[in-house]
Amino acid sequence: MITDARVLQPEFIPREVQHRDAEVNYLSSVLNPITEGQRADPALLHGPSGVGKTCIAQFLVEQLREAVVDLNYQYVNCWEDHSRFKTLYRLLDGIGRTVDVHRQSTPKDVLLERLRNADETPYVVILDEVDQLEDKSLLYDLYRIPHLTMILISNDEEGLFAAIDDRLNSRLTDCERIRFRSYHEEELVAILTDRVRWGLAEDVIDTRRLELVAANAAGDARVAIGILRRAARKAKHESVAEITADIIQEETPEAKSEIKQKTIDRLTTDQELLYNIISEHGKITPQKLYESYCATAGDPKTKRMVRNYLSKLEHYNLIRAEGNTKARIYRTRV
DNA sequence: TATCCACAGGAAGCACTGGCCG
DNA sequence: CGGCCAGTGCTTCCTGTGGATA
Repeated sequence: MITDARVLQPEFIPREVQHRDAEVNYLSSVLNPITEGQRADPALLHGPSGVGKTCIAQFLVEQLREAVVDLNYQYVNCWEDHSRFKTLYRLLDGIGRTVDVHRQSTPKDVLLERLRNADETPYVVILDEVDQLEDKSLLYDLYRIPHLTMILISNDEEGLFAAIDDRLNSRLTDCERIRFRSYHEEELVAILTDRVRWGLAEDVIDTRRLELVAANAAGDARVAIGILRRAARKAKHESVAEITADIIQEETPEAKSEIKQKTIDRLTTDQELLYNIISEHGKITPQKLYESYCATAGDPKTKRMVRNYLSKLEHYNLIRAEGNTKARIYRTRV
């Protein structure tokens, strides 16, 4: 049934990046100066999740690395490295310059200096989930490093630019913004067809069923691939010769919650607790939520900190916050 | 309409942690 | 070892906002 499990993993970068020709070509042309040893303008990829932003950025950087001999590259996920220090540290790590970075010998922004003075080798940097970066002025500082090219990735463009001050905003006007829309159903089918060809035995699933998978995924390729993977495993496990519509329907909610779970796994204990309270209630007022949180948490944090947690949850589409002031209600995302 | 107050989110500063150095 | 110091998570203090109430 499954001949190559790798192609069913969401991280797999397909040889042909399908149905993103316009975006691929555009980003490719933005990055083109690098092939001549020049820096490229920063690029901002934005759009909903599961539409290939990270995938395509990595795909194109890989291509660059094949074409350009002398090219440094680093991928940073700003959810994980959200402080200025950690992001800078990761960037130095990418060019092997962290060995002698010690706390005491690093007064303010020695890290940045070091990055600036590293060498002239072009350095391409992907900053994923850049909206999670606390100190956005780091982007301004990075922009001023001559040999460094930034590829920024964000779910929502508005939120990002609201957080960036004018100084940086004016710089980023020559930033190339590339919007990624959701996949159409036919596009998802085409993507799935490729994965099926590479990864599954023949006649396991027909186009009509793939259309069902695509419809259930609602434009999100990660969900589509997740459904396919789970369905294939299930069919294999039950020794059924093909993936039926029933299996697909059964595995759709499973695949969706699997992806949601991946986000939840990245939360801290307190954040997860808050998320669970909101899920249980469906919708809840800030007051009730905080009471309930204090009753359950071993070491409850202050309201202010809880608000920080909640905005993080909201940002990650796990919850929704309605209303701005007194009448605010938190509810789960459907 | 005026007043009240729950709430959001910025700013500053505090406490803790863990390397480093004399 | 003890003092020092940067990074980080957190609290404290604060201002502005808008729905609720008299």
